Amino acid sequence: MTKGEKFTELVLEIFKVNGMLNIEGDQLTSSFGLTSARWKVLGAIGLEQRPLTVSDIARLMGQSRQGTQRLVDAMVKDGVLAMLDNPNHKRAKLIQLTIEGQKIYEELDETQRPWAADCAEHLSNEQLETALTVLKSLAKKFES
Amino acid sequence: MTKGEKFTELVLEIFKVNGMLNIEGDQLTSSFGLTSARWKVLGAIGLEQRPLTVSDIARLMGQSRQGTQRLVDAMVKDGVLAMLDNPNHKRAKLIQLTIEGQKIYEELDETQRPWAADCAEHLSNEQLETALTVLKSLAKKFES
DNA sequence: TTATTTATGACAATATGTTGTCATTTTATA
DNA sequence: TATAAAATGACAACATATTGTCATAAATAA
Repeated sequence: MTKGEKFTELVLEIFKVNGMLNIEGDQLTSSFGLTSARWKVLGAIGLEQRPLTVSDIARLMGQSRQGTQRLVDAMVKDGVLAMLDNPNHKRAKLIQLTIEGQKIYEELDETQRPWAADCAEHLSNEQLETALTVLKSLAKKFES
Repeated sequence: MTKGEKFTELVLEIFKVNGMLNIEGDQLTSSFGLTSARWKVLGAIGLEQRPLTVSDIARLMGQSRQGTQRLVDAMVKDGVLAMLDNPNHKRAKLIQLTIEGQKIYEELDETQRPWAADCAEHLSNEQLETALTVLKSLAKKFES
């Protein structure tokens, strides 16, 4: 089997696991009134520890600006995110977590940690590292 | 960094690369009037080399039966797939490639092969193998 | 400074994908 | 065989995601 064929198999597996991870994420977050997609937005802001514009969040998530905008708008409406005036840009508001958003973010972190540990249990550090390297290499290749 | 944290990073990268691969697939297939999602359906049937039910295809793709049904219906309408009566089931038709579908499948295979080889170029066989192992292990963990 | 290019939000169209539900068919079980 | 359980297609509702377009704001270049 050539490397190209192996790669093709990897691609199909990425598609499959992506779907499964979204379902897992939906289950982990449902009791907080969130979804997998919205959790990612929360995580992007939470990780950066500072208010971000919608475009910033989209870039961090590797998704379209427009799709991210819709998620952010919905989350603002739901009260987990808030918009701040941006001194550097008249239209591009800064998005931050509300108190409730912060609380959910922290509680979800507590939920996610043991889940991730369980998922990683039967994988070695080297395996995880290699898989990550491969995916990052692909992301870099496709990002232009 | 714990294995769990490493795993979390891997998950985020899977999300990102999944989106990028869909965009790549859309570009590779657009001149054939297809999309990434429909190409996967074509590939599932093409690989099995025999007519499949919609449920079969959904299982192979690791996606919902209903979503797959919609793709198949659209592709039948577009003339790349055809439905056959199934001697084993009154309602579950067998889906097969039409002549045109077969032609597109083969031409796409020619397009995809050098693309995959190029993607895999800077990755070793061991890296690909390990990444595949990790993802398959996750798929297995989540599939129940 | 002025003109051009780029970035951004807003809105819409379309494709993709999951979940839920129902009726029907098939399969498994008692 | 008769009943219960599971599988399947059909249809709908909803969430997610990309692409396209437009007007405006910001950054860059001339």
